[in-house]
Amino acid sequence: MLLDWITARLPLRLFTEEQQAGLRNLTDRIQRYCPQTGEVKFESQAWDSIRSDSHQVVFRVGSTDFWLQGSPARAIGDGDAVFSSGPAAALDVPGCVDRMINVLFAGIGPHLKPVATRNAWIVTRVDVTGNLLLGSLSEVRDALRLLRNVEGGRYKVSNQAGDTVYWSAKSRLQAGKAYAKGPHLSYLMKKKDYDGRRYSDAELDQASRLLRLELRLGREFFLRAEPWHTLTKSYLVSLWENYFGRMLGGCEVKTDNELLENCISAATTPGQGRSAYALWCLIKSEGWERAQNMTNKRTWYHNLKILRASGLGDADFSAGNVVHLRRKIIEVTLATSWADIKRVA
DNA sequence: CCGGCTTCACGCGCTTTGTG
DNA sequence: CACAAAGCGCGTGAAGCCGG
Repeated sequence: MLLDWITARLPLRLFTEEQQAGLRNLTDRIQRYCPQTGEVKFESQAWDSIRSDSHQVVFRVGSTDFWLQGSPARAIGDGDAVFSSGPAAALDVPGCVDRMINVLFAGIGPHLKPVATRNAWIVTRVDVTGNLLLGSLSEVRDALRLLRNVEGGRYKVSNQAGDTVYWSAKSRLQAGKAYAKGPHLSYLMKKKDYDGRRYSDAELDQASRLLRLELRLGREFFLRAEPWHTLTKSYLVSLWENYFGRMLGGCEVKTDNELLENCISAATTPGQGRSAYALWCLIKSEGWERAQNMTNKRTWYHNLKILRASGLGDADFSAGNVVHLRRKIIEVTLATSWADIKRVA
């Protein structure tokens, strides 16, 4: 598990006058790029954001606070955002904040670094992320397909970089997200302006078996919780497990002994009905994606049509997956490093 | 010959990529 | 930036293949 994102702010009054002026200077320079150069500058509520030289930590100067945010993983070690290392991998929030502050002010000017202690910063968002290692990309996709149908999932599916499932995306308290890490990495690396760590082909291949589960703790969470710098690793882990445990639980196996007969009567001939039922068994044992991959395309659709005509709906297909995936998920421990993957492989 | 499976060609809706 | 072209997964009908 690792910390994937942190947002923190520090009241501007904790900077010296000179530092405040310097920071505002930075935003002024950026404002020139704005076509509407009216007289309203940083007085307005709109914040200017500037990317630090490193592109690892981003900051902005608001009217009352200085904000910083970014992925601690990318500011630590070799920038590995899959597993990370150091404080990000240790779920050490204060350590990550320290690190991000150092990286940021090294980039924009050490003289701008506030003298205020680290704990004076106010953390408003932390992403806790786990990597679940499954058998293959197909299984990862199946897991996503399943999670999408989980009870209470007010989900929205995005197709931008492989499938992503969101829960309560707009919540200020906590929200969840699941996606396949492999396609996401390839997508990132293909982008022209990608300047992060380069992942090897072997790593990309291994990452394709990872199901990424992200828990975002938002502003509201930190208002209610203990002071952010006292959050322990075990507490963060338990939050994550509670949140996603609920998702991974609540699935129910459904068996239908009459299905075979339904298939036979739904098909034009008994033989087709039987083979449609055989396909259902295959889906149950191998999962949707694998079953599809190992079946001829036309046969697949043909038998699927019979299965649907026999009363099976999409939810049932997902339920068919459940048996398989739940077993897998329990079997498989969290992967915490590249070495973990190799060991299992 | 029959029944089931496979091959082929294509339409649709959507996203990505290329180009002026 | 707009628009076209290409790619991709889903899904279908029709015709051919092949073992019993």
